[in-house]
Amino acid sequence: MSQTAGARQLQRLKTRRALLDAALALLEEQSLGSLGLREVARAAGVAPTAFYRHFRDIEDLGIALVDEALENLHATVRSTLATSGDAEQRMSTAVELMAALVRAYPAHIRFIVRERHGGVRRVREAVTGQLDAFAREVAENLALDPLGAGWSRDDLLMLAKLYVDHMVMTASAFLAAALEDNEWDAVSRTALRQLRLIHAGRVHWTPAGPAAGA
Amino acid sequence: MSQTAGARQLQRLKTRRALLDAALALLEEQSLGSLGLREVARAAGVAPTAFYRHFRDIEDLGIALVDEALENLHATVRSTLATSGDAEQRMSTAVELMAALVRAYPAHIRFIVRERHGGVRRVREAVTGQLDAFAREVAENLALDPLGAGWSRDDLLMLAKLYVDHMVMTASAFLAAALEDNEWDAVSRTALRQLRLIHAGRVHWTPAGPAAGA
DNA sequence: TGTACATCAGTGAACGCGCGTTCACTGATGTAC
DNA sequence: TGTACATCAGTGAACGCGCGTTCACTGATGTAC
Repeated sequence: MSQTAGARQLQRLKTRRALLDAALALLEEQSLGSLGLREVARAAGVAPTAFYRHFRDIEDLGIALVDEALENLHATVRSTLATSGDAEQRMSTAVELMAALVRAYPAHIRFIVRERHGGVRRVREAVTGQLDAFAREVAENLALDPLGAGWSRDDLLMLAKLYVDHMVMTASAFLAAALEDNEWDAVSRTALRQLRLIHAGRVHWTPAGPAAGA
Repeated sequence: MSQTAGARQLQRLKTRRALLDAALALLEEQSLGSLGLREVARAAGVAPTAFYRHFRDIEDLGIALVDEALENLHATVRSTLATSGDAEQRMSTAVELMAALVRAYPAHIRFIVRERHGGVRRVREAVTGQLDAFAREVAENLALDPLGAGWSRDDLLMLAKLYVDHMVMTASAFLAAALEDNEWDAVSRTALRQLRLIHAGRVHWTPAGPAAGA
């Protein structure tokens, strides 16, 4: 069992990558549910039957794409949470990191945004499951902040979900923005002001109602 | 040119409705892009060729569904905006109206949430265009509120978009909630507290930055 | 009211096509000695 | 280093199937007189 490359292993990975990249390109203008196995193989430059050496079916390839895409997204979430500085700086950095992510991996991000509510159950559940995990991670982080003192677990999670949804909506807005710097900047500014408004709400939040947890 | 029913016209409308309803049922577990014309006709109980008497193709049927679904959604938005009372009452009513809408038309709402980011361009653009119009309508309403005094057009639209996105995410959460009252109530409470937090931010908003409009 | 003709929503057969999947295969890479 | 055998990623032919679309049709409904 060699850990090193090996020409066969190398070729195998190359074909796998070609299939994933071909799928990502095709998914720019359609959803996973309407993607065809032969279509992907053709775009990747391999025989249809080669597909089966790597994935059971299109749904299986979709799961692989979710894993890839959410690895990237998770790295951005972690960077955002790890940012130091005052609130204004951290919010500004958050929007910049998201913009950079969308510029670096537009196809992956589009895939996540689309399949989050898409028609392929297993893939949809994989996406929403990961986003829920992100929300819990954000909630834990909010609990450590002085601003989070006195907040119930439920309220922290409520706020975290708002942040995660806002992140996804911002990613979608960046994708929709034409490549012109004008539109792109407008999306950045709107996202940042929305974060500021949510932050203002957080600062002035009164944990009024009874905690809903058990 | 008779305005009254007529047996022929009546039968025609009945078949059209059967096609739309069959499509909505099938779209519970797939997206528009993977929906087949024969599949819809079969589920509606008519010959495949009958489809062409009503729609050019599946995309055309999709546009018709967008019109139907957004008519319902628009009615809910208008009711919400027209609600009187203090902020707390209005937010509570907003969540209740959305819950009622999802209960009344789950398939239409699922269709909108899914195809908002879906793979069929014309349908996606029809949905996002209508949601943008809702945001402008909400922004105009916010401008009339005393709380909106001194806000720039851009800031009002920024807040309105936050409300519209939150509305769609809440609708999606209601759809995902099992039919048990427990989960359904949890969604209601989270949505309401998120609205409260946004409202708190709105009350304490300082129109700091320079207006971005022309 | 009755008759003769026009309209048109829905039918059913037929078409060519691309799909997903199977199978036996090829030939380069890897391994044992 | 050289040889003989094993592995396995990718191939290409073949299959049955459901698809979207066309066409000439049927027969109930509508209209003119």
